[in-house]
Amino acid sequence: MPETSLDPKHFSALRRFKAGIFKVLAHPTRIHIIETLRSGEFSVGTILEQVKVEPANLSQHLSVLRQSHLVVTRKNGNQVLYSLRDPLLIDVLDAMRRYFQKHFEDSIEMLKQMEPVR
Amino acid sequence: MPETSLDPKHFSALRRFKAGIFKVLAHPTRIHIIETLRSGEFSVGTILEQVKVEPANLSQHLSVLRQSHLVVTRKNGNQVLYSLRDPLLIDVLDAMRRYFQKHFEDSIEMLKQMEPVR
DNA sequence: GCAGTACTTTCGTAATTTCGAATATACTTA
DNA sequence: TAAGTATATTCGAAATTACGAAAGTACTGC
Repeated sequence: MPETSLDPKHFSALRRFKAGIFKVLAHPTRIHIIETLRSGEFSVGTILEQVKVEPANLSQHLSVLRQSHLVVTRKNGNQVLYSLRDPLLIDVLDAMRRYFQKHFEDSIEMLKQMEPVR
Repeated sequence: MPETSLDPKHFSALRRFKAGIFKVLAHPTRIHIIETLRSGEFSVGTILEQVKVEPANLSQHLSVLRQSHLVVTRKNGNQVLYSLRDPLLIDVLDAMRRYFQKHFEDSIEMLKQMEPVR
C-alpha cells in the first residue's frame, strides 16, 4: 500500500523512479519496440522485422525493457513472445505524441540540432 | 504543416525526437524542476529553494530544459523567471504517475536495484 | 546425440552525461 | 564606476550507455 507520509526522502525516491522509466523510454529503438508491441504479442524474430537492428542489439534493448517491467515475456517452444505489460504505458506515449504534435515546428528545429541518423 | 508522407525515415525522425524529450525528462532533478513549475512561474533562486542542488548544477539542468523548449524564460530585472512552455507536458507526467501508481510494488523493486541516493 | 534455429549474454571500446569548481555575464544600487 | 546579487558557461574527471563481435543457452527435429 502506498505510503501516505510526507517524508521528502520518499518524493526523491519517486522522482528517481520516474526518471528511471523515462530513461528506459529515452531511446529510439526502444520506442520502436514499444510501438510495435502496441498491436499485440510478438516473437523477437517478428519484432526484428519491424525494428531493423542487429539481433544482439535488439536483445539488449529488450533486456532493458524487461528489467524495468515495461514488457513481459512468455516462452512458446523455440521462441520468446513479448508484450506490453500494461496499456497505461501507451497513455504515456500518446500524451507525448500530443505534446509533440502541438510543437511540430520546434521538433524540426530540435531534430536539426540532434546528430544525423546513425 | 505536418508531413503526410509514409517515408520510414520520417518515423525514425519522430522516434528520435520522442526519445530526445524522454531523455530530457530522464533525470530526477529535472523532474523536480518541472514539478515545481507546475504551480507557476518562478525565479532560479526560488526554484533553488525547492530543488536543493548546487546553483551551477541547477543552471545546467535549466539549460537542458531550455534547449528542448520544455520551459520558457523571461527576464525580470535582476532575475530570470522560468515557466513550463505547455501544460501538455503535465499530461505526460500525469500519465506516468498513473502508470507508476498502478505498479507501486515493482517500483519499490526497481528502486532497490537502482543506485542509492547520491 | 547432433545440427539448426531462436534468442541472450559478455566483452571491449567509443560516445555521452553528470557534477563541482572556477570563471564569466547581466543587472542593480550606492 | 565599483561592489553586490543573480544566473550562466566552461572545464575536467568519473560514471553510464550504446554498439558490434563473439560466445553462450535453450529448444526442436532428425
